[in-house]
This record gives sequence, C-alpha cells and structure tokens, in this order.
Amino acid sequence: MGRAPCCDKANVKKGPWSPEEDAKLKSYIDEHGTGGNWIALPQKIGLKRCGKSCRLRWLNYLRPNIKHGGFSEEEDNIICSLYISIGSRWSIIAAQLPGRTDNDIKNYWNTRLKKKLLGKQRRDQLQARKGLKQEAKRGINSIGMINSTAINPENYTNIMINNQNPYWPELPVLAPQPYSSEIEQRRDSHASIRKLLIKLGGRFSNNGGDINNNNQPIHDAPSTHPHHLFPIESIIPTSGTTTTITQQLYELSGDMPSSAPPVFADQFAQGGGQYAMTDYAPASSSSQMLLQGQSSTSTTTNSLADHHQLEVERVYNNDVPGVQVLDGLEFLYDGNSTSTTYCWGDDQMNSFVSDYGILSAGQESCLLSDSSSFPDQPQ
DNA sequence: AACCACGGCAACCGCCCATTT
DNA sequence: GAAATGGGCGGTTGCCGTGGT
Repeated sequence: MGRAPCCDKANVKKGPWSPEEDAKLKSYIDEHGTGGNWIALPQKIGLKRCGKSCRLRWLNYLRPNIKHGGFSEEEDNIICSLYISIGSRWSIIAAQLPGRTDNDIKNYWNTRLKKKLLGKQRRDQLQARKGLKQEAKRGINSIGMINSTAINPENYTNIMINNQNPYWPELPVLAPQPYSSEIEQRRDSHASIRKLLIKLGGRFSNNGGDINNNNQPIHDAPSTHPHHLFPIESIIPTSGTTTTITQQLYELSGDMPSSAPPVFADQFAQGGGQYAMTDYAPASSSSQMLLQGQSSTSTTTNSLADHHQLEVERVYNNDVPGVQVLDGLEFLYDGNSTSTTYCWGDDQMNSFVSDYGILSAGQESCLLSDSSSFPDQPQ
C-alpha cells in the first residue's frame, strides 16, 4: 500500500525561503505555536509550502537560539565522540549541543570533520612510509616484532590480567599487505571512516545490531542503525558530563527505567524503550552485572571495565559474529607500514584522539610496552 | 574578465515509526 | 488488526559563493 502524499506536490513552492515566508511562519508560530500539526499549518497562514518544509525551516533556521557555523573545538570533540558511540544519529548528537541543529551537525561532519580525519590519515600514512623506509635502512624489523607481541592472545591476556589499559584495545596488527587501488577507494568511503572510528573507540555493527523478538541479536540482518559497543561514558572525556549525557540519551529515547544501566542507550532507544542486551555474549558474569543495572556512575564502572575486557577479548578471539577483527583498518596499512607508526599527529583531531584515550602523538610505543601512558579512563 | 572546480549549506526526498482512525 | 496519517530522521541533491587559473 502506498502512502498518501502529505501535501499537493503540484501546488507547493519549493526551493529557498523568501524573507516574507520566513516572517509569516515565524510570527505565526511565535503567536500560536505549531499547533501540533505541521501539515495543516501552511494552509492556516497562507503559505504555499509543504508542512514538512515548514517544520524543517522552523527547526533549522527560524527557531530561537539557533547557532550557525563557528563550531568550537569542544563541539568538534563532542561530535566525534558521539559519532563513535552512536553513529550518524544526528538528532541525538544535536541534543548535546545547545543551539545546534541536526542538519547543521550533519553538514559540518560531512564537509569538514570527516575530511579532517581522512586528511590526517593520509598525511600520517605518508609520514609513516618515510619513517619506515628509514627504519628499514637501519635494519629494524618492527613488523615481525609487533606481530608476535600484539596479536598473540596470551600476551593480550597478560595485559588484561595486569590491568594495563583494560578499556581500550590496542590496535591489532596486520601482516603487511600490498597497497591496492581497492584499499585506496575504501579509504574514501564513509564506511571506512566509521570502521576506523569503531576500531579506535567503539564498534558499529551493520550486521549485529538488530534484535529479534526475544532480544537476541540477529547477526545476519543488515541494520541501518549502528549500535555502539563501548559505553558512552568511556568516550566522553570529562567526568561530570558523562552522566548528564547518558541521562539525556535516555530522556531522548523514552522513559528511563529506574534501574537501567547507563550503557546501551542506543539499544534502549532502538528497542522503543525496552532495554535490549544486543550484540553481546550469552550470559556471563560481566554481562550479568550490566543487566542488573546500576544507576550511579561509580557503581557501574567496574561493570563497564569488565564488559570492555570481555568484549575486547571476544573481538581478539574472533568470537564476535559478523565482526572481523581487522576489518576497516585495512587502509591504515600498506606494504611498508605497521600500525604502531600511525598516530593522528598534532592538529585539532589529535586532541580528540588523546582526550579519548586513543593513540596520540608520542604514544605509539605504548602499544607494546607502556599501556599505562594512556590517558586515564573513566572510573 | 571569464571560466571552472570545489566546498558549504539549505532544502528536499523517502523511509521508518508511532499514533490515530 | 489493518489502514491512514503525521512527525521525525538520515541521506542526498542542487544552488551559490569563493578561489584558482
């Protein structure tokens, strides 16, 4: 069954809004409000516009206290961190940035932030290649050394047991691969950016996010809605803001359950308010703790740490359906490089990286030797 | 001065979901 | 329970300004 059009397409004006139209719409809404019916609104005020168009115009432009342009570095960081956590849920991201609209943020991400990330990667790759050539001249076999250390599950387990950087997985290391045009193409894709961010700070699951009626993951079904792996608290940098953001996510997603854990807000939202333990392993002590739920941040952090350990171990053991450990990071590697040489450097994006406990300049070596140099994780 | 390429952004499109009938 | 309706959202398009040649 098709849907009836929301308006008579033949008789509605399209394109840019004139100042007169803006004034009509604004004065009417200022005086009467939207009346809860956008479709009827343009007829009431004599605008030959689609109701949806009026709504969009109001929300994105005419609404009071709208800010346009001039994104601060802090806002950049918030956008990036939330993108890591919840993906392209622009309306939720916008809710964290007063005065910003989802459309603005979406445009800002697509036109600037995304390019910032990609540009940084490319510059770093070039630098890395140079550096490795120099190392090769000195006879350093960094590739073999790194592979034997980082990808060995025993070593990884030791790291976990020693409680060294239990929250963020070290970047896994691939054997060097030939530099291909396919990789070059992937580098430019939206998916690649997301995958990169996933590996650095969280995971989107295109085929693991949906749940069936029993709240069990449906790993075969492609999902357009990414589900974050790492709790948002571990990504938003400063303590004190984390709870607020989580609470706001809950508020956006429906009635906040009194005992809901401050994680998986996205799943909560997707489940129409019903808390769903998606994407995760069958009951374990860790996941059980999470399901029990804690309302205070302090009492949940152990659960979160456990959960991170569990999930990271599963990823490292290739135990997560639909998740390839290295998928998405291919473009970070070329025939001459290893992951340890890639950091995001010293521009604005680097502050994002360092703020959120992801590798930053000068921290390359901690991949293998000194994980304690990672920034403190939320406690 | 004219042309072109590119980037930014406002607006539209189409889909999904919740609510109403 | 099914159909109709409207709101909301993310993805995409196309216009316009700007900078380079």
